[in-house]
Amino acid sequence: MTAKKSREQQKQETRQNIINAAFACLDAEKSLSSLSLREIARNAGIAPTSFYRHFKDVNDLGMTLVDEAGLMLRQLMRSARRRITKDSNAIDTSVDTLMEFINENKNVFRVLLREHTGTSAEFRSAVRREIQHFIKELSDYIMHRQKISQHLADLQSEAMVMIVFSAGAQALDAQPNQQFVIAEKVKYQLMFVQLGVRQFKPQ
Amino acid sequence: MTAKKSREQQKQETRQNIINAAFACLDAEKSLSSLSLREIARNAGIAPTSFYRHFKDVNDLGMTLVDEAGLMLRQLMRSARRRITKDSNAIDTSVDTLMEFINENKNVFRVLLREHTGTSAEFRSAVRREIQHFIKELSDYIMHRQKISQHLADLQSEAMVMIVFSAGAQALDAQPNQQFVIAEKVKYQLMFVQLGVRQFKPQ
DNA sequence: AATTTCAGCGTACAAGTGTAAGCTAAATGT
DNA sequence: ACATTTAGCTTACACTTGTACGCTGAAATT
Repeated sequence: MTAKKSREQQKQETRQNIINAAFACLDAEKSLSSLSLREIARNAGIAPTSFYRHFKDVNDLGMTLVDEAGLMLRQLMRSARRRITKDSNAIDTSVDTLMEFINENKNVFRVLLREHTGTSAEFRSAVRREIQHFIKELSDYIMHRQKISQHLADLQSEAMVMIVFSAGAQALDAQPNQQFVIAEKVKYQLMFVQLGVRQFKPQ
Repeated sequence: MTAKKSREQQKQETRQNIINAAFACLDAEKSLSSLSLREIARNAGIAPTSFYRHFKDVNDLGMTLVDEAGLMLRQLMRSARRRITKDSNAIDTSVDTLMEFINENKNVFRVLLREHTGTSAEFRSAVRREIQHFIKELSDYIMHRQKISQHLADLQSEAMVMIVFSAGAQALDAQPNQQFVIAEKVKYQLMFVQLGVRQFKPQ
C-alpha cells in the first residue's frame, strides 16, 4: 500500500534510486570513472536522459557519493567512540568497528579507497578531504586522551589512519577467515605507533 | 645512423615503444582499465590491430607494466641501501630515495598506487605481490639491523611501507614545495613505528 | 477551470571502442 | 633460387557511449 506521492517526494525517491543503483554498480570491478550514465540509468530503472533531471553529469553524482560515503565514515567514528568504555581498548574497538563497517558496506568503503587514487583529480581531493576529517577527529580524541601536543597527535592520527585504510584495502579482497588475521595484525601496528609516540613525547 | 635491424630486434623495439607509450598515457587522468588499445597504438605509432602482434590484449600489457614497475621499485631499494652509511639515518635515506624516485617516475609509481585499488582483481593481486616483495626485503633488512624476530620485523616493515606509500600518494598530487613537508612528516611517523617496536620488544 | 511546470520518455547521431579478415612486403629458412 | 613466415597495414562491423531535441501527461499554480 503505497501512499500518494507528491511530485517532490517522487523526485527525491528516484534520486535516491539513482544513488543506490550507483553504489550497487560500484562493486569490485567498477570505478566512478568507468561507470557509465546508461548503466546507472538501466539499474535505476529510468531512461538514460532522465538522469539529467537529477544530476549535471556522472561527476556530479560521483561527488554526491563521495560525500555520502564520508558522512557514513564520520558517523561510524562516533559509534566507535560510544563503544569505547573505561576498560575496553580504544584501538581494538576502533579496528573492530571499522572492519565491521567495511564488511557491511563494501562498496561504500571501496569508493573512498578507489577514488583516493583514481583518475579524477576532483574525486581524489574530495576523498582526501573526507579522510582529513577522519584524521582530525581521531587526532582530537588522541590529543585529549594521551595528553600530547596537537602536532604529535596529528602525526600519530594520520599514521594510524593510513595503516587502517591499507588494512581495509586488504580486507576487501580477503577471504572472511583471513579478515581476523588482518585485524589482529593492524592492531599491533597501531599499538606500535602509539607506543612510539609515547616514547618520543618526553624528548 | 641507425644500424641495420634484424626482424627480432625490430620487434623488440616496437614492443618497447608500446610499453613506453602506455606509461606515457598513464598520467594523472588515466588508469590501465580506462586506457584503450587504440590510444596506446596511436601513441606508439602503430596501427591498432598491430598491437596484437605483441600482446594478447590490454590486460596482458598491463601485467607487463606492473611487473616492470615492481622491478624498478626493487632496484630502487637496493640503491637506497647502498646509500645508507654508518652515520646516515636509514629512514631518512630511504624516504629521500623514494621521494626522488616518485618525482622522476611519477607514472611508474602511479600505476602501482592506482592499480593497487583498481577495478581489475588481477592487477590488484599483481601489485600486492610486488608490494609484498618490497615489504619482505625491508623486513629482512630490519630484522638483521634491529635484531628482532621475523614476526615483529614483518609487522614493522608492512606498517612502514603502508605509511610511505600513502605519503607517496600525497606527494603525487602535491606542489613541489609541499613535498618536503610530506617527507619530513613521514620520517617522524616511521620513527614512531620503529620506536614502538623497540619499546614492545622486551615484553 | 485554465495555465504553467517539469520528471520521464523515445528517437537520433556522432564519436569512440575491440577485434575479425585478409593483404603486403620484407626478413628468414631451405 | 625459391618458399615460408610474420610485423604491420587497411578496411569493416557491431557495440557502447554521452547527450541534444522534442514530446507527454500529470502535478502544481493561478
